[in-house]
Amino acid sequence: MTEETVATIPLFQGLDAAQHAAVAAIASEKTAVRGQIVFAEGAQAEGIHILTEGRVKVYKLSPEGKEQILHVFGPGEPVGEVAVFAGRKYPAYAEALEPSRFLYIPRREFMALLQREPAVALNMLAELAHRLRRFTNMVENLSLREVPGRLAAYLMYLNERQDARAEIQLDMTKAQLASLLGTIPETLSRILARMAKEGFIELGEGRAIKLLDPEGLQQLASGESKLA
Amino acid sequence: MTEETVATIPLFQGLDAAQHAAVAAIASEKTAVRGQIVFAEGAQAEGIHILTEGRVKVYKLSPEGKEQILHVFGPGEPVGEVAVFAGRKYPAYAEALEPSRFLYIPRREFMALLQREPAVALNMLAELAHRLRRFTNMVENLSLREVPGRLAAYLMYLNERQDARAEIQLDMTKAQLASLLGTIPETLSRILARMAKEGFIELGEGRAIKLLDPEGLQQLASGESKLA
DNA sequence: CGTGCGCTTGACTTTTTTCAATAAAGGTGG
DNA sequence: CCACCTTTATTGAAAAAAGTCAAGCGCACG
Repeated sequence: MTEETVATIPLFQGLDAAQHAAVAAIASEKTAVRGQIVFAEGAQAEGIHILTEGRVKVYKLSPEGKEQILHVFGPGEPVGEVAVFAGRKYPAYAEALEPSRFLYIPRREFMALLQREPAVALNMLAELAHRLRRFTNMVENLSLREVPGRLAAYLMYLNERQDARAEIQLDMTKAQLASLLGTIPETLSRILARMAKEGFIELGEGRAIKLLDPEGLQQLASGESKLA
Repeated sequence: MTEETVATIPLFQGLDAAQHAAVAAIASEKTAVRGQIVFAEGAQAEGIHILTEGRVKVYKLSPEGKEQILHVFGPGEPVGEVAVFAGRKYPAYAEALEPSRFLYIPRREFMALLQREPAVALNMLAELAHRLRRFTNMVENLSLREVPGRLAAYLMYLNERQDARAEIQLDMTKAQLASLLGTIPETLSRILARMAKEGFIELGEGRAIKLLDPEGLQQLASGESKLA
């Protein structure tokens, strides 16, 4: 694996070129086609995957087949490290949503790296802390907000990362969004329709959504008001 | 703070006596009475708390006042470290359920310690990974299981940690258990009654619950069967 | 000795899911 | 380039799950 690729990964920030090269030396490359399972829940974790290209969804499945997406990962993010640090088994499924590339580092080598390079360990701690924060929000959403509130919060979240324009593009299918929000496509569809009727949003072509009333959405998200 | 106390904390396993003494030197002691807020959501995190005695609940609050308990911490566990590693603000409330004692280490010193002692960093990574796993389960429970399934899973969990006897003691009020399971006391009460009527459990005095049919509960938890 | 908390139960409402039908969109192979 | 077939999305009607509101009991603690 090339040293330049390693240098672009947030986890390895704070290392110099020689250290990047050392990482490159223990890493191999892995690819996945669209739809491919990168790892399955319960499987033994032999190493860590760092996504360099593409997108990967990590999700749980219920016995009845309902899916809950835990997170959609993008380039630069490590996937499935939890299993490396605790328990050894993957806690969920990971599937490539697009053709993807990974940097793969065997468990042993990665642990040694962490021990040798405090900067990497600290970066990893920051990453896990971030993820914990996200899960905290997810639990809050699932338990304390109804679906309209969750959706409003998600739209506001998209609004702040895609820049200030009021037109948003969903980066996944509505079924996937439903799964991320802990509901089903039918319910999501109905609530989008209600939001549109109430003037909060306008549904555009395909995955476009125009936010007509960000303040109103914010109130929905924070529970200050409810959808009629 | 005494060195012996430090030595008992899982986070500091793998250090020798001198290193334990060094930790003790930068740590101070903090106490909280029952009901005291240890930190509030949104407050700035200046250091890390490690619980040495007592119990602390960490929870989110909805605008309407509904509470979702994220976790109940016991002795030896670090609390609120997420805020030290990312974001700087506490993501939730922490309240002492009993008179409690903490080891408190200021942010700066703790970060330096992590950098200097890879063993501590690795222990912390393991701790965060564990916590991530728990949250994964929590999200799964909230999204993919109904309340009877969540309750059954929780009872089975208690069954395996309190030893093999079939009589379980809840270590919290039923209202708190409801909050932990993402529901309300009324619903919990009804479902316990249904489980008793169906012969899965027997409700004893106070917080005692006898598990009459662990296999049946296991099936409820895994979605293989449903409560009548 | 009373006040309050913890817990339970009933009746009712709201939210979400389930099931079913349909329509539009998109990719693939002929 | 088009026909076909799968995926994606929407909508209605009915059912199920959980929450709200209200009332009541018993026990502990001040």
